[in-house]
Amino acid sequence: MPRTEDFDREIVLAKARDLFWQKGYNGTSMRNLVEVTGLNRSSIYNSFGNKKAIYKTLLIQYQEENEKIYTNALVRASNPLEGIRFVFENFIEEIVKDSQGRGCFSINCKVELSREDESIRDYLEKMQEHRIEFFKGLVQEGQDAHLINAKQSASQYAYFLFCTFQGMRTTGMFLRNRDILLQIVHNGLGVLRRDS
Amino acid sequence: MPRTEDFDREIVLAKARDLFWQKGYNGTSMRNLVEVTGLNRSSIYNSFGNKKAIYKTLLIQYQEENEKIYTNALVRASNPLEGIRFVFENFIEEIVKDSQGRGCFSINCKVELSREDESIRDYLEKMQEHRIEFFKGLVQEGQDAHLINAKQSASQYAYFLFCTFQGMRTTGMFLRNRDILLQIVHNGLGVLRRDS
DNA sequence: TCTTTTATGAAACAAACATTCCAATTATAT
DNA sequence: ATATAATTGGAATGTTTGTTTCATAAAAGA
Repeated sequence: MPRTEDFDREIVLAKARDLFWQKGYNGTSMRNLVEVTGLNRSSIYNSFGNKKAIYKTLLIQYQEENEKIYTNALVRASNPLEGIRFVFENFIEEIVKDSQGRGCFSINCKVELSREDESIRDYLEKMQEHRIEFFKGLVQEGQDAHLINAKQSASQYAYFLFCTFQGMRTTGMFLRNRDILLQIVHNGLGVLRRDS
Repeated sequence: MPRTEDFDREIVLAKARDLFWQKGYNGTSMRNLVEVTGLNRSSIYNSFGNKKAIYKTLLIQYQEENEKIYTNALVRASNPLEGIRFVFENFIEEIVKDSQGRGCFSINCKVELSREDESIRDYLEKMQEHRIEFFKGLVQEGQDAHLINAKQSASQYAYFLFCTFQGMRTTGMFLRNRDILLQIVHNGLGVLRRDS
């Protein structure tokens, strides 16, 4: 019975995401959103809620897509250590492709909003812990298989890997040379290598 | 002859910096600035310029203070490798002290404004290169003294160190456990250690 | 003390902001 | 074809935005 939405949700959300990504949350106005999506104000509010709600939708969507990048990298890998390397190499490609230096959507969100918006901080804090757990699992597997040394706990190595990841994403806003980034990863992963 | 300013510049700037640090550039209004400094709007404009000008003043001031943290760490060090460690340990203390998770003022600036403000991007890009050069110099000295291995160029190690630094600052917004951070640094610096 | 020069206070500015309202429209299911 | 229920367009909401204006106050040198 009802009238249906007159636009492609996916396309609209992608345009909104690119806009927020470029200008940040506070730098983006509803007017900008109207212009870039081609939707009317009412349609936006009706279909996606207010500005914060749209942004949160996009943040969650971004995290879920990133989750896939993480897990897809593992499918191709023949062991946990290689899996970790593939994950990092995937993100290097993200950085190299990002010719405008927009960085990581969720790090941008963390930096801009986590201090002032408790719900966003809680969400991102959980995601950070989740990512660290992800690395921890891989390191643990690698240690069990004697591919990764056991000088430090899997947990501690996971912190180190996550830190390297966020560092590359942030540094990568101004530094998008693939070879340099690959060497950084090589150095980071060298820490895990088994004793020879 | 003229009437003099009725306030302490340093105190006013410190208050403005804390405000921008907490709320970000776009999250801060002139009204907020008036409230927190206790100055009148006209006094702010008259003495410090417009919003962007104030922010840029604070950014430059922040960078200069950070520069001192870098160089002061070296004074106490007996060799370049120890110098690098001291620099990182100093920043760990900054992170641990930062109980509200405000992060690094200049990384916050980079993430929020570098895409939209060309002059800020240029400035921060130069600063990033400057910091990398700083590390490069230390690594080179360390390699010359055979305290740091020569598996990779000083320049490449400098990128790695800078990346670790930015990673710790970003990760540290949610992770302020000194021991974990010290281990991260230990792992990072382990990459440089001479071959045994 | 008087003049000069600057800082200050309060009000005013237009523009931009996020959000809401309601009438008009339109797609679907009966 | 018609009734239903949601989407849409456009105007209007009242705040808040950054910045300017100008008259007043006050400090310092003569």
